Amino acid sequence: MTKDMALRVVPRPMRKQVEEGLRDAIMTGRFAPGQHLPDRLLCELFGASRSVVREAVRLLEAEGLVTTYPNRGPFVSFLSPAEAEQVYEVRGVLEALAGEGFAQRASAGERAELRRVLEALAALPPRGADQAALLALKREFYEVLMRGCRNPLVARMFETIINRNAQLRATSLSDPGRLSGTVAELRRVVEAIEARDAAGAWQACRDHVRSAAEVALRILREHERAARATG
Amino acid sequence: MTKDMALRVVPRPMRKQVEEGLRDAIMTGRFAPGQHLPDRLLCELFGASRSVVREAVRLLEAEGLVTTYPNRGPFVSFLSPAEAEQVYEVRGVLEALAGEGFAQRASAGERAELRRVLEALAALPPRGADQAALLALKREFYEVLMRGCRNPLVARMFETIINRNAQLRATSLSDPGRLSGTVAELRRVVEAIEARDAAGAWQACRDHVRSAAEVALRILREHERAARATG
DNA sequence: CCGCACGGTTTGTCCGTCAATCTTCCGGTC
DNA sequence: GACCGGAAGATTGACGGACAAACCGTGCGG
Repeated sequence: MTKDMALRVVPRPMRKQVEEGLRDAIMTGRFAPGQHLPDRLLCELFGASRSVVREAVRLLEAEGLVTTYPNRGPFVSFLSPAEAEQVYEVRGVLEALAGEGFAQRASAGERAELRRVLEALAALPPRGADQAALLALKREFYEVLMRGCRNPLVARMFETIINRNAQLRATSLSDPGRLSGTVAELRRVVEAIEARDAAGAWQACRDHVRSAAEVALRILREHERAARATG
Repeated sequence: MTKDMALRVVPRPMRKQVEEGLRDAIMTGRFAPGQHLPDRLLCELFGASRSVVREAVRLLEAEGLVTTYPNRGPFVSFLSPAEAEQVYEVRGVLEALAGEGFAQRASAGERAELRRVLEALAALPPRGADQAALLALKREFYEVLMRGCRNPLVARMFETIINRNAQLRATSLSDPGRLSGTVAELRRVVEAIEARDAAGAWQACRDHVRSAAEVALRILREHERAARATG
């Protein structure tokens, strides 16, 4: 039992803190895409030494959030519409795989939990819902789904994939009227799962990602056009 | 013009060399799963400083080839049968996605190239074929497939996934008589692609991975049982 | 207006240091 | 002889300085 205590007392090495801080800063947009991330800046920002910062950057690079150009250093990755489309394609199959696995392998308790989160989502006010609450619930939904599919590798890859388009997700969620569509799509997922219909769950998940992608890409392309017109 | 020379003479930073060397050493089995990788060892082995080695290890950690335990350092990841199964599940959907995309988007030249590699595979002697040649051809097949599917993200994720089970692949390829099955499965992939049948290519890819997984997992479980009985 | 040299900045790499922690082994105790 | 505990050695995690090479912006000169 002291072991548990100790694990909590020294929960995370400095490196992890920098990793998480940097990841968070990029995903929330505090560091804009294309922005240069010199060592010095990160050292001061996190109060860490260069070695630690560089190791953290290397990890984020492997996750795709950061791109390093030789002799120029690390930059926040820029997500072009084409790349965003690729992200959604991959996310679609990963999510479908998770849905399929969940339908086959999740426990009755986990199925009930998924239903509970879905109903919480459905209970949100149709428009102008609290963005933070909505995001938290969607996160929870996926958390349950990924836990119940009994495939930690899928869960891990899904997490890194979703980090890459966290910014896009925010914009697609902000689309008024999107919530009801989301809930309807996820309801189909949950119903297929409760019917233990693996193929149905697969299809429902893929359809959900497809329509999320459509909304996000439409908005992204509009922004792109606006930016080009202004610039 | 000297610039071009210089760019080729010093193409890659030391860090990349260590990354690749370490990745290669793990994938070819020169570093066995479960083996401890102390900094000092890697420093001597690659003639690099600790900072460089640690950055490289961090990247391999993100790829899943290395696992770091707190205060114990990096170890070569061990792939349990359950984890191997997960790897194959993910590989299946990634490969299927690539096959689907290839059928839809590859150029005529790329389709011809895929056919060419397939016929080279089919021309190998049915048994006792040169392992190295076989592996090279399979690599080339996937290289063409991933290039032609027009989704670099899938290509990248597929590469890291396949690195994780490189050892297993060697064992599954060594199975006598497996080659003819492999060729037959890949032929179905190529034929679906040439017919521009995206759904068929998807299914053919997934089937191929499924049977590769069956062979590999059967062998892996036998090894596992033998190891337990001996140990 | 173009090109070129210059200086500041940043990267890529190496090295030494140091506390905290883990492993091992040794010796004492029951 | 088995077991417990602590000292010794090794390793990690983290810090900071150092330095050559590469890059960038600036300003000078043609």
